[in-house]
Amino acid sequence: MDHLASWLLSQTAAYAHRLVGDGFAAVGARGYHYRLLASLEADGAASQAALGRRTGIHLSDLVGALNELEGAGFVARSPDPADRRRNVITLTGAGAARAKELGERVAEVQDELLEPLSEAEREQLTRLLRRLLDHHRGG
Amino acid sequence: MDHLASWLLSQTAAYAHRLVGDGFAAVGARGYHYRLLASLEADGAASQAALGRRTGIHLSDLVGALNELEGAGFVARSPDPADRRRNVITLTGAGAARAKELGERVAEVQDELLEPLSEAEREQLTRLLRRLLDHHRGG
DNA sequence: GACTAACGTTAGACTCACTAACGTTAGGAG
DNA sequence: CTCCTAACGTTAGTGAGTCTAACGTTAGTC
Repeated sequence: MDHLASWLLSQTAAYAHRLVGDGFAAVGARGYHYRLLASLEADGAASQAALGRRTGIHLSDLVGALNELEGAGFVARSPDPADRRRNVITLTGAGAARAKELGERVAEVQDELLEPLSEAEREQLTRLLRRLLDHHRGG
Repeated sequence: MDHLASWLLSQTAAYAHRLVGDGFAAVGARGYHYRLLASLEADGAASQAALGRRTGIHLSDLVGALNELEGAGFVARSPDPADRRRNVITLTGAGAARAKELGERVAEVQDELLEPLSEAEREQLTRLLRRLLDHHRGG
């Protein structure tokens, strides 16, 4: 089965996933926290529903993750005056610092993961993966 | 965060994982079953400990997965006369058929996943992933 | 004003992965 | 032979990530 690309992909991803997960656990975070903070930092405040669409996190899981982030003071939940169904999620100062911290950790892990590849090969890999992702997201 | 390769990797893998998982669920299987049957078919019978090393599945999880496979008649568990600590896990005829069935399903999913890539690009991707995996397994 | 859709929330299920502990068996050191 | 260590299989429990189903509230539409 070693010739199957999906096997390789899942094995490699499993390894990366473990590395990242360990890195997050060491600072008391998890994947959802990083995804949410990074999305807020990159694309700004949003309602929970919009955040879910941006990050691919289920709305039902967002509730708990945001509770944790809110409890730690990394995000603020405030009702949207323009639409009372919505909560607006905002990144706090501490949240921005946390996002930076977690981002650096991810970058470290990535350096370790991609260590055997040259710069050109890393770009090649990134390009191929992006093609796959764009195709299955847009089409 | 979209520029991080590990992000792309995990997103792509998550998509592939979902596709494969759905395919397996449709026939009442799951990832562990496929991994075990495929390993038995490719490299022959083995003790549970050896199977765990070959597939990367935890010994504690192997027990349950093998119970299911044994209950379905896909593998046989017999004590090793040469070492009474060991169980020898053997693939049955039905198990070989099941392995083939699941393998075909994985191949279908892979075709769908890699659809936007040319043959040369698929090989490129496979080669890069294999490099990563070999590096982190061997070193 | 009734219907439909979106939003946030809660509860529950499942897969995959890991840790801890335990009894049994093999094999080597003394 | 005995003691010690290591490997093996098993059970129980934890946690992350993903998903479904249901419910009450609010917006917007016919």
